[in-house]
Amino acid sequence: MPAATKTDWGSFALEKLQAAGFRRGGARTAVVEALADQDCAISAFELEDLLRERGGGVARASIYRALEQLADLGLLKRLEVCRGTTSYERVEPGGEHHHHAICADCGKLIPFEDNSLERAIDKIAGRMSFDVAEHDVVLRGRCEHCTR
Amino acid sequence: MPAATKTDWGSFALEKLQAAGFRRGGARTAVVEALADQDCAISAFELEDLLRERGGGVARASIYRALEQLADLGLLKRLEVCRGTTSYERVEPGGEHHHHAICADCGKLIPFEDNSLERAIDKIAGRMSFDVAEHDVVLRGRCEHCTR
DNA sequence: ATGACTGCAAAGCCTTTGCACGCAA
DNA sequence: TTGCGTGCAAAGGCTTTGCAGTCAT
Repeated sequence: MPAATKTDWGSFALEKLQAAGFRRGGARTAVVEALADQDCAISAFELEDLLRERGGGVARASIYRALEQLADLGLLKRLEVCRGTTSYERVEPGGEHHHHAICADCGKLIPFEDNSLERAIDKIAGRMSFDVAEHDVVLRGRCEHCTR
Repeated sequence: MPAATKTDWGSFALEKLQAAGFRRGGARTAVVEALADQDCAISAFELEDLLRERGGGVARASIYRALEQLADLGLLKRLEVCRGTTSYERVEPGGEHHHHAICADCGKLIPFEDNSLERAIDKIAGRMSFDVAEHDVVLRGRCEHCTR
């Protein structure tokens, strides 16, 4: 039931923001609500567009500030999709997560998950003298559509 | 014998550049030679510094141009280490490659390789309707030194 | 009332582009 | 000689910062 997960993230994020001492400003709340609706990573630019379409436009600076705060609290994860632009994706409270295949032609993001991949990474993390907090896996190539 | 591999990459790159119709300019050659000496990924900024120290300073634009050409020919791989800066790493002709753990505190890059990780990724690639050309795995956290 | 939040504009940072000169072929 | 390669400076694109007005608490 993905809808429930999304709602969960939104309220979870707002609670965590409040617990961290943030007030409930309109711009940040709008950013949280927009992010709660996304299925995959979104860039600051796309988010700005989305918020403008929704009516309550939010200043670019406020968007970046909110994204940074959310990322710092561990509520968002950064992901470089196109060269030079960062996209942001929800971090689910439960820890479930996916990785991405990115089409070099059209930029499409295709999410995937795989248990044996996670196990392999956990094993590596376990034997390294490095405190692994998170991991990214990105596949690059061409999507089904662009291959033809 | 890492030294041999490095030398190999340098001549391999120069040959491939020539085969692609590029002339043998001084700036690009200096970039290739500097990259041949690196043990891990390096940013354009670090490369500029390195080349300046070596005496034959190379213009920033020429560095970026060379890096782009090398990456387009598949001789370099791009890697985002710090937020907002791209680093470049040799792609070995033999296909052997490693991944990276990146310390969030000091930025240190720790390379690692793992067969079961590669196998897991190959299996995923095999069953996706996506033409996977390459993959990145990045572990983020704190290095041994910064944990203490 | 106080200080956080926001919007706007300006500044920053990395990277790319335009252009004229120099060098490889 | 031709036109690719290079350096310099300017422009670009994304992101961050400064500041003054506004709003949550």
